[in-house]
Amino acid sequence: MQHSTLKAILKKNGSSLTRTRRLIFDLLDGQDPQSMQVLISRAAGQLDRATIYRTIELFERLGIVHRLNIGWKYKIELSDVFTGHHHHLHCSKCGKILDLPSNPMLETMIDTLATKAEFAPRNHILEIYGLCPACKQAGSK
Amino acid sequence: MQHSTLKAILKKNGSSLTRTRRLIFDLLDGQDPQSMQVLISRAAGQLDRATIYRTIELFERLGIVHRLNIGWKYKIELSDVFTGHHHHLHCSKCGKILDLPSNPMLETMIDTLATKAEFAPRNHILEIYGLCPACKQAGSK
DNA sequence: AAATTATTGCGACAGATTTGCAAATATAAT
DNA sequence: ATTATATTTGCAAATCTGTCGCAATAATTT
Repeated sequence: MQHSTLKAILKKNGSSLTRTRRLIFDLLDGQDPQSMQVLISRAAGQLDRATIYRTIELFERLGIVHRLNIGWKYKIELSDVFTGHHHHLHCSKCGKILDLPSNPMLETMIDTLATKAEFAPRNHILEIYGLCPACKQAGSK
Repeated sequence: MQHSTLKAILKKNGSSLTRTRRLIFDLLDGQDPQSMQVLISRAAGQLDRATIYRTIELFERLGIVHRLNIGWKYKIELSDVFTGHHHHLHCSKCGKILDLPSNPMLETMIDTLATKAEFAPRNHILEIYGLCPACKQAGSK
């Protein structure tokens, strides 16, 4: 959907938008965060494992995607540039991951706190764990 | 330093404070978050790899430590019980990880936002990326 | 002290990620 | 468009991480 932005980021860093890269981008675009295994199997027959790892590494380095940690695994999602800044709500029961849109006041407070600690904040990740609406309901019977 | 607390937690769960467990606890106590590789090499000759994995898994299950995700790796740190609730400031330049003590107002705001989204928050992780005081200085010459 | 239970070490192993290198593809230069 | 140059990809092999079964040790209970 946003191939022009993608292409621009790549070009700015001396890389180009190849068939491979477009394909991997498309596997991520509009989807929930994806595990490597899923990416690898979705691209089976078209792309090699190593290529996928290398591409994700490149994408991460250029800020196109970032790794979302889940327990001691991780999944890949497009970065804020493509999705808008947001946080995640992880349901401890059903495992679903919901988006929590960013809130200006919260962002400000986080930056303020970091700045007070003499730190120069650039970005941050906030992951909240608990029960999603559905599981919360189910639990309170 | 807090071996009695450690022992109490273990005992409550039907486990005991063995030499092995004390050693691993001491490798974590008062240190920055540690990677498994570091723990393994620090304990080289004294403990087997598998034992360290098993012990960390036990510690995590009992809430003695937790995994701190960093990119697609993770590090281990003692849990809030031993360190107090806090967040992390990751320096993108030197890689150092600093603690940011928890702030009641921030915690409240996070919980409120999650609750407004119909979610039942239980706990959360906030990781802030940017430049640490030293690197910030160095950069602004 | 003997019996029972929990813990640890030692391979061996499965899966995940990385690497070197040659082939293929893309980009730049003529 | 064709050649030269640099980048990207696939393939196979190597490495790294984390896990497992099982026998040996250590701890706890009787």
